[in-house]
Amino acid sequence: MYAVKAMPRPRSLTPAQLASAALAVIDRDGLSALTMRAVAQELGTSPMALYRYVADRDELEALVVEEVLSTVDTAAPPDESWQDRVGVLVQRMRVAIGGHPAVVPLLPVHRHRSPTVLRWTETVLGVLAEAGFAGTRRVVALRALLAYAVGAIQLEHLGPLSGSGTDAMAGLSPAEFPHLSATAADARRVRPDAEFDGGLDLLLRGLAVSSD
Amino acid sequence: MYAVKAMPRPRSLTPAQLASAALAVIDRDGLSALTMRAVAQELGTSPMALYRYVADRDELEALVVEEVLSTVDTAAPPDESWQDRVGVLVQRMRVAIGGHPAVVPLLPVHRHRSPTVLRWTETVLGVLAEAGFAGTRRVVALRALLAYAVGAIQLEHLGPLSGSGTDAMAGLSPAEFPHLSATAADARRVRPDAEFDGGLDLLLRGLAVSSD
DNA sequence: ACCTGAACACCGTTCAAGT
DNA sequence: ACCTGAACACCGTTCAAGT
Repeated sequence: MYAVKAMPRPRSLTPAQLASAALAVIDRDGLSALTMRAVAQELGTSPMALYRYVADRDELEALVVEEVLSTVDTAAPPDESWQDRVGVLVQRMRVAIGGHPAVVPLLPVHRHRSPTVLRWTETVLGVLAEAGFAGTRRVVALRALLAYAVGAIQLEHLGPLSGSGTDAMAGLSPAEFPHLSATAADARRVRPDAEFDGGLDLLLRGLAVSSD
Repeated sequence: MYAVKAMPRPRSLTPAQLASAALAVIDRDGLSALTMRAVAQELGTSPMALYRYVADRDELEALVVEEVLSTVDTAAPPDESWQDRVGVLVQRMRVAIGGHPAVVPLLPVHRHRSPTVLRWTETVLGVLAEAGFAGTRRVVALRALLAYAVGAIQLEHLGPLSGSGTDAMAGLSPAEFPHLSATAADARRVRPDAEFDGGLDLLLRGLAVSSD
């Protein structure tokens, strides 16, 4: 028999546990409650134990982002038109994020590191390619879709919800802001889903026209 | 003569000085360097002196955001088509923010409290109204433009610049991500301005089609 | 090898005191 | 009235020590 190597003490946690504990903290107490100490407490260990699994707080945040995004189905949907297929892909992303609104501010920062985002982007590009988009036009189309998705999701979740937004809108003097105060009334009647769909539809129409 | 009231000690600072000192800190050392202590040092006072002018750090951030946005000309531009006029208004916003990329993460959070954003929105709505948009269609058009602007500006400034983004894209296996690796090469040749303009143009085309 | 506890260098903010 | 300095309750992270 060969000499038995010193048995490494088994890890007591997995990155997946880290991610879901951190997400639980955020969902329950908000993004500002996400601290190394809070996540450690959630897992019943000491704060420093986390550093066996992540290099720093930044990496913990990236883990949370991927935890949320990993639920997105990145397979190409079966719909007939390419507009519908792109629309479904964007909607899947929106729905996944909508379940955890408090993580929204983390998304722009950590989007790059997410394997799910890479696969999602690959699928979107495939649909666009089939639809005849190539070269610069495809780059512009992709970035426009991403920009709209990122922006619309943020507007939806860091928007009027924060409270002071709607208040400021409601207290506008119709004399100084005629269009704005008129639109504020209309805006209250538009459901977030319809707003998101409507904007996405505008962009998809623009893409369709540009491909003529 | 009446009894002379106790002369209030004159304030040594103005909110404008606070705002520009805070912006100077951010521009020089980045957003993470924005602390009450750093701004106080920039102004040559004690940290607690700032609390005479702002209630808390949040209000300081709002001041910085407005400092950046206040340079935006919110008057309706003279261009002929409504598409061009909306386009110019969005571009003005982008240019103002582009001068201070480090404040980008603050914008979604404090956008609501900015008087400049209110005036800008009023102007955009006016152009849309002239173009025949009303009711729900106008709400959707405005929110779509805002979403695109917010998202595209963030993608531009927290995008590949952060480093790890382009690295991740460059190291993709063409086998697993054929479209993505092909597009990554194309993407490097598209200038940020052209990308932003192109996406905005897609949205404006969509708006034009929807108004038929 | 993995985990812990104390400690360091920061934060924002409260409070009592100075002029 | 306005400003200051010390102090409090937090952070993320380093380090030396335990098992």
